[in-house]
Amino acid sequence: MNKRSGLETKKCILAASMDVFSRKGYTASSIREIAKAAKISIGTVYIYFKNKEELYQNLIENKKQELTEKIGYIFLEKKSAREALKDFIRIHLEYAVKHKEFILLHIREHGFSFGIEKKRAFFNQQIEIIEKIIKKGIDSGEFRKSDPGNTARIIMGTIRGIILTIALDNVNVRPKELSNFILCALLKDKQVKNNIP
Amino acid sequence: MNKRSGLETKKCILAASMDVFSRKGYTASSIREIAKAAKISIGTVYIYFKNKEELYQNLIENKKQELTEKIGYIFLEKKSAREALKDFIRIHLEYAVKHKEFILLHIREHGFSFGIEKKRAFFNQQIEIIEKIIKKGIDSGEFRKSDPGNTARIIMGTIRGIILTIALDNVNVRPKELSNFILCALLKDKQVKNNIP
Amino acid sequence: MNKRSGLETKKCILAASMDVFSRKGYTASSIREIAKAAKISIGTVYIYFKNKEELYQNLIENKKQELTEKIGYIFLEKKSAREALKDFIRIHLEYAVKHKEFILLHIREHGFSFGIEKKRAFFNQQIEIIEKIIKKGIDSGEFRKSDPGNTARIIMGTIRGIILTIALDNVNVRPKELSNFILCALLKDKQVKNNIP
Amino acid sequence: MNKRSGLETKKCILAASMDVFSRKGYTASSIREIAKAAKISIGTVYIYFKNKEELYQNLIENKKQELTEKIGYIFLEKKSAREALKDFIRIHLEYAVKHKEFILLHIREHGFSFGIEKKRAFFNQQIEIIEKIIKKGIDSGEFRKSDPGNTARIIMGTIRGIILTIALDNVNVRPKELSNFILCALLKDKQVKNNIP
DNA sequence: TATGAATGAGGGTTCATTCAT
DNA sequence: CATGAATGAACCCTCATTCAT
Repeated sequence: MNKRSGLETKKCILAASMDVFSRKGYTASSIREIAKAAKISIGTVYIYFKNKEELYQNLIENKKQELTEKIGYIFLEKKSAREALKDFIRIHLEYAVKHKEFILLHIREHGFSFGIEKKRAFFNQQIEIIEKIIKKGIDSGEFRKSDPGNTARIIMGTIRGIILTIALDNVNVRPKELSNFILCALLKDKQVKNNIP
Repeated sequence: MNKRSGLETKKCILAASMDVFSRKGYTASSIREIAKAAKISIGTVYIYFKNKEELYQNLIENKKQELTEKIGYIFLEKKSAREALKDFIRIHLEYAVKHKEFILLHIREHGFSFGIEKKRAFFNQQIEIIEKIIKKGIDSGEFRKSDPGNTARIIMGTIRGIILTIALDNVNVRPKELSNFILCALLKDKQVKNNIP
Repeated sequence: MNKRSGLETKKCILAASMDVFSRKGYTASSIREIAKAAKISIGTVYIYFKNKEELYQNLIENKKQELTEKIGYIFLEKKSAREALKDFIRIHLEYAVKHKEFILLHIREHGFSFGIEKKRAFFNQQIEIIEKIIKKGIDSGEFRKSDPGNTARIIMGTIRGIILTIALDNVNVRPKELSNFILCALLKDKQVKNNIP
Repeated sequence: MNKRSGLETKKCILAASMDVFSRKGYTASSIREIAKAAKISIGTVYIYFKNKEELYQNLIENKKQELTEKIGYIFLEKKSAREALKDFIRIHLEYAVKHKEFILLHIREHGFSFGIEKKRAFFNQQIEIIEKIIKKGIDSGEFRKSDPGNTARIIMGTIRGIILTIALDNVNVRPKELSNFILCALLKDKQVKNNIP
């Protein structure tokens, strides 16, 4: 019966459950296993979280906020659309590399009964950010004309796919490579650095 | 207790399990539910499949073959790289629309203990096909110069992401839109039809 | 895995659960123990009963019907109120002796969240039967005048109390003794056989 | 963390546990809930009571003493058997109305593994008191001749049943009604006030 | 081939109890 | 005295799997 502060134990549970959940998925993870990974007893988990679902939700919410904040801060002051898009892509990819576990969990349990609406909302919000960047680029003459909504959805899809590749297959894709590819498709003049290394 | 031929019953189980598995994922699906959906008894499932895992594997294998065959047939005789790529994208997207269920299942259980190697192999094989197309395009002067391996991985990632979007969020992305976007990034001269509707 | 008919197993579970429930009460009884007493596995219990509560309810319902039927049949054709009351008391007491277990269970879990309304209804129905008998007795001049409702409630209470005594303390009270006592209180002329043995 | 005297806290726990126990029964009541009702922490309960069982026993003992004392005081100096019996009935019924909770608890957990002997002893002691009253009544010529042991048991059973009715069904039975009924059965001459209101 | 009764390990969750603070 | 974090056994229930019919 190690006496620790409540907060410490809670963090410990969250870390352990992130590990277990993302390896096995929600249903296949057991509270028993999470408790073991956190080196506490089963009962203790239930002191900090009402039940399995709440533990899971808590986990998701925590991580999502982290990313949302990062994205939010950086954009408004950017000068060119091109630079903004580059940053957007970089942040998402860096986050994915850093939080492979979470990404896996997030994708895997998308479509899971609870919390799906929130997930979709997050995704749509990201698309809107891209849309704004594209509009700005078209207005400033940097980008070719195109339907910003459609294009934004395709770009977000692309980012999602690359993140999936990173998380699932442990392949490293550098942000610059992806930026170059996408900018190739967007820029009026092909003044991108050639993406041959 | 409808008398059917063995094959019929087996197909019936496979169809039912596709339905249940893709709605709930592997772990959360129960043999009881699958049997009910197939309108047979639990015991009968075990006549045709050794256990739950084998049933699942069988399902995956079935569907994967379908796609592989479609992709395989069409390529070799294509003329331009541009057309080949368009077809490749179209076939994947059409397949995704038609088999949302399977896609979901596939992604969800990626990383699931068994069968992961096969999944990765399939994916890499698709990347190789794209790589060949890109090389051909560069050689023929259609495409800009780039590292074919990297670019192929990015394109496959993009396709994967769009498929994910289609399957998860029920959004419709037309193959032509995606082709245009990708070709924009690849073609030497921006001679793509503008992707504004 | 003894193969029996479903009905047999169900009866076996009901018998075992009657035993366990009435010894320990609802909450303190565990499905494990009931299964053990019935010499079957835990899972089997859940084939026949949706859950613990349903098993309990089923038990109660079964036994109550038995008694209700016995009481119902015998009354209408009776001649004197005195004989009717004697029979009523005898049937209740005989039933109590035979089903001590059930009586215990019934009383113990009275006030338990579920099923209370049904229990009260049964009880009130019994009171009404006594009331009718008393009215008949007063009309025919057998019984002294009194408020039939009040008296019926007291008599039913008395029966209940004696049954409780039988069930809880394993004391034998012969129906004739109780009848004599009650008739003493009801009859106009003290023409009861003296209740000294 | 209100500072109170130890005694105060103990009383508070007893009151809370009476409330909870009699609503839910022994097994279904949790220390957590009792602590909450007493507005103290779980640990504190264990300062005053060794464990759940001891808390329960303590409660029972407390209440039983109250009643025993009341019964004890009043009897010896009574004049007629008739008055004595009336008082006995009145005191029991008044006590029942006042302590429905306790009655419920007492009945419900009768047969519970521990404490049953004490309960039976109390009951038998009450029967003995009635027996003495009846003997006195027969000797003095007030009561008809009967077997005092049997009759006492029946009367005690009757009282118990009425108390049960009061506690379980929230029905009000006035002591006088019950006294009248019982005296009707006992008195030589039917010189009881007619129990029609 | 098809059934469905039977099994028991393992899931989520609760709860009496302990003890360092 | 009082707290509340920690424990783990035991609860109800589900499920993959087996097998006599």
